[in-house]
Amino acid sequence: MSNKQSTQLKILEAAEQLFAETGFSATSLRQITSLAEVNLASVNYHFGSKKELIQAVLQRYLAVLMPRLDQEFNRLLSAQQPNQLTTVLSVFVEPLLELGQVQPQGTSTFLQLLGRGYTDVQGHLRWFFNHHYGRTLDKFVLLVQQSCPALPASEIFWRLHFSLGTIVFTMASNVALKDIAAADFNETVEIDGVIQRLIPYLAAGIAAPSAA
Amino acid sequence: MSNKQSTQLKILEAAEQLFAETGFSATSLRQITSLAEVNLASVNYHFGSKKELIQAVLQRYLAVLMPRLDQEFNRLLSAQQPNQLTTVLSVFVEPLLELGQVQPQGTSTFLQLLGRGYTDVQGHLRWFFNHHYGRTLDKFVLLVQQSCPALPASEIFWRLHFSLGTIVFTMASNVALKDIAAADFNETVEIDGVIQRLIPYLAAGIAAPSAA
DNA sequence: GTACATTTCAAACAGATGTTTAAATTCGTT
DNA sequence: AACGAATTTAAACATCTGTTTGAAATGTAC
Repeated sequence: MSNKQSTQLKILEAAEQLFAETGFSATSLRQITSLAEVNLASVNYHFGSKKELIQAVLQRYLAVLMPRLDQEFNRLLSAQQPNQLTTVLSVFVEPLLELGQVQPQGTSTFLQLLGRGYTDVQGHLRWFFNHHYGRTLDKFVLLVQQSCPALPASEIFWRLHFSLGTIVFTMASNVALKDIAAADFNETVEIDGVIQRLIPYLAAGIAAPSAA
Repeated sequence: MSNKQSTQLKILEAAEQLFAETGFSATSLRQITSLAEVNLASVNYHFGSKKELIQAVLQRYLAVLMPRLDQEFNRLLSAQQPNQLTTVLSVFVEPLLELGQVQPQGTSTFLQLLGRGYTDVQGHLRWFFNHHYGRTLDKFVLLVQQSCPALPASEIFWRLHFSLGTIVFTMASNVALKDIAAADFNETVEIDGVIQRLIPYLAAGIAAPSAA
C-alpha cells in the first residue's frame, strides 16, 4: 500500500483533533504535523493550503451527514400532515450519532468542529456551507415552518438562529461543560445525552408563543 | 488638559470596535493603534500588554453593568413569592440598554464583546469573569431555580448554558444576522428588538418540561 | 527659564506563522 | 535492474505578531 493515503490520513486526523480542541486559527500547521509525525511541508503538498485542509476536515463529515439528512427531510416532507416539531428536530439524532462510524468519537468531534467553524473563521466557512448544502437546509426550514404554522417566517428565522447558537456554543464548550456537570452534579454525560437534553429545550423555544 | 487620558481613550475605543468586529486574537495591536492614530508602543505603555487591554475594554462595561444587575437581583430576591421566569430574564433589558450611555452603540458593542470573550479566548476570560462577578451570577441562578421549582438543578444548569450559547452566538453574529433579516424580511431590527425577541424564546426553553 | 517627570516616537527585537524551494528519497512500472 | 514519477525532507523565505528600547518631545512645577 502506498503511504500517500497514510500521510494524508495522519494529517487529517491530527488536524481534526487539534481543530476541535483549540479552534482553526489557534492551531498551527507545526502543531498538526508534529502530532501526525509527518513533515511540515506535506500539508501544503497534499492539501495545498491550511484553508483547504480545514475544508477537507469538515468535508469528511459533511459528505456523510448531509445526504443522510437530506433523505430524512424528504421522508418527512412527503408526509400527509405537518410533522411535530420534536419529530423534525429528532431527525438529526441518528445521522449525527452515525458519524461515530467515520471516526471514533466522530459525533462529538464533528459537532465541536461545527461550533469552531461558526465562531472562529468568519464568513468564509459559512459561505462554503450554504453554497454546498443550502438546498438541504431549506428543506429543514420548510419543515419547521409547516410544524409551526402560527409563527411568521421572520420569527422562525430568528429562532432557528437562536437555536443554532445553542448548538454551536454547547458543542464548542462540550468538554468543559461535561467536566462541570460531572463535578457539580455527579453526572456522567455523553454526547447523545447532551443531544437528548437539547431537543425539548430547542423545541419549546422555537414553538414559543410570539411576544406580540 | 493632559492628553494622557486622550490617548488611553482613543486606544480603548479603537480596540473595542475592532475586538467586537473581528475578535480579540484576530485583532492586532497595529490595527488598533492605526485606527486610533497613536503610536504602536503606547498600548504597552498605558496598558502593559494586549491581555490587559482586553480586560480593560471589558471592565469599562462590566463595572457599570454588574453592580446594576446585582441590585436588580437583590430586589427580586427580596420578593415574598417566586418571580415569573420572564420577570427574572427581563431584568437584564434595562441595564443592558443603559450601556448606551457608556458609549454610543455601547449595548450592541458590549454584547458582541461578550460573545467574542466566550468563543475567542478560552478559559482565561471565563475565569476572570467568574472570579469577579461569580457572586452576582449565583443570585441569578437562584432566581431561576425559584421560578422553576419543578426542574432539577442539573437540568437548569444545562439549560442556562444552552441559553448563554444563544445569547453569545446571536450577539457575536449580530451584524450579519441584522443584514440577513433586513434583506430577507424587510425588517429593521435594532439591538433592543433582538433582546425583546430573545426573552420569550429563552423563557420557553428554560421552563420546558423535562424529557424523562 | 530651568529642572524634572510624563508621554510620544521610530526602530529594532525575538519569536511564530504559512508557504516555497530544491535536493533526497521512495515508489510503481517496465 | 533501471527509469520516471510521486513523495518526503530540511532549510530558507517573507510576513506578521507582541514587546522592548532609548532618544526625542511634551508637559508641569518651581
